[in-house]
Amino acid sequence: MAALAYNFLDMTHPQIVTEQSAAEKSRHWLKYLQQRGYRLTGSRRAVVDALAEAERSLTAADLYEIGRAKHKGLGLVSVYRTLEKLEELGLVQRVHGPGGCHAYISAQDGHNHMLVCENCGRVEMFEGDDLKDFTRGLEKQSGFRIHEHWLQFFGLCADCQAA
Amino acid sequence: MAALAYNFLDMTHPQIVTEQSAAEKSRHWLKYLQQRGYRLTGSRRAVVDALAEAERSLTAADLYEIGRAKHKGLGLVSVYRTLEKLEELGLVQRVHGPGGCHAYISAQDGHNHMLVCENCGRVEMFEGDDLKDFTRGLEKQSGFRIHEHWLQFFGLCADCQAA
DNA sequence: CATATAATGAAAATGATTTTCAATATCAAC
DNA sequence: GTTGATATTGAAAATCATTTTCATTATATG
Repeated sequence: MAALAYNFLDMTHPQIVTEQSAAEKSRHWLKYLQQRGYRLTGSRRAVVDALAEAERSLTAADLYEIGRAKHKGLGLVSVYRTLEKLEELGLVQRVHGPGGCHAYISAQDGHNHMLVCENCGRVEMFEGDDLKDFTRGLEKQSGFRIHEHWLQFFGLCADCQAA
Repeated sequence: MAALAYNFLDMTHPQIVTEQSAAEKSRHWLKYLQQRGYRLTGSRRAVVDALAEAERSLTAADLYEIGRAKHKGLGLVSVYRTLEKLEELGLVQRVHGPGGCHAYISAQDGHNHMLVCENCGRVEMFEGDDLKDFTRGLEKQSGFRIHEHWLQFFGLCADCQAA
């Protein structure tokens, strides 16, 4: 999962945002979990590591499989419980798409839009908040109070086009 | 469900798109189903009518309940089967959101973005395709071939803010 | 109106997720 | 270090949305 920055009105000068390494990410997440009063266990570490290392979005079943290689006794229930906590802390986010809504990916700081490969689950993240004015206009027209928005693009990544 | 039109770069002159009446919509959908070789039955009519009349997005369970008032013997299975066909014909679309991905709403012609009330499920549809250039730029940067995008806003409609 | 077959509802099956529960592991206090 | 309160565990059962199976019924066409 790479991360790019875009300017909504100017696509000519994109900025690549460098990301934490998987090891840094994992360490940070575990520390954060502990700070919140959660205990660090083998099961939790296995799931956190699997997610931090992931280059693509993963389902609970994917994480169960990958996590079991790291911690033999891992149960699927612990995968769900860890995902729940990581999501609550804003460290991972669910990836919704036409092909399903059961995958998770590590969240970038701030608000992110996603470009999702429908074949392999690879996710590119984009930062930006250029929809603010648009959102305000929409609120005025509709009478809604808007809390959140999703801007997502779906397609095939370069690798999956080639394959 | 109302429908508005917007211009991505100019939110000052929105255009309200008038929608079909529920009766027109239902008649049109049933005719379309029949043209495609599907038979018209009481169960099918009940589900189609319920969806055509809906002011908000509905789940299969909602449709089962509403449909049963119209056709006593309606089974939940027929709700799913009818949704499947309507979706295949592009007459209804699934509404995905932070609160779940199990609701359906009648689709407008063409490509639509949605503004969804997280409390009551009310959906406002917006037309527009001003993301074309943006999409092209994104493809160039990422190497992806983009097939589809979602632009969705979530919040509370005027009624639910008041309540 | 006969008839081929699409569509039906009920029940069972499936797949993802959650709950329950007794056993175990973590971490803070000693 | 040992202890002890309790957070966390995995397994099994429960739940929820959805799909499949199947014998029966209804539709539309000839």
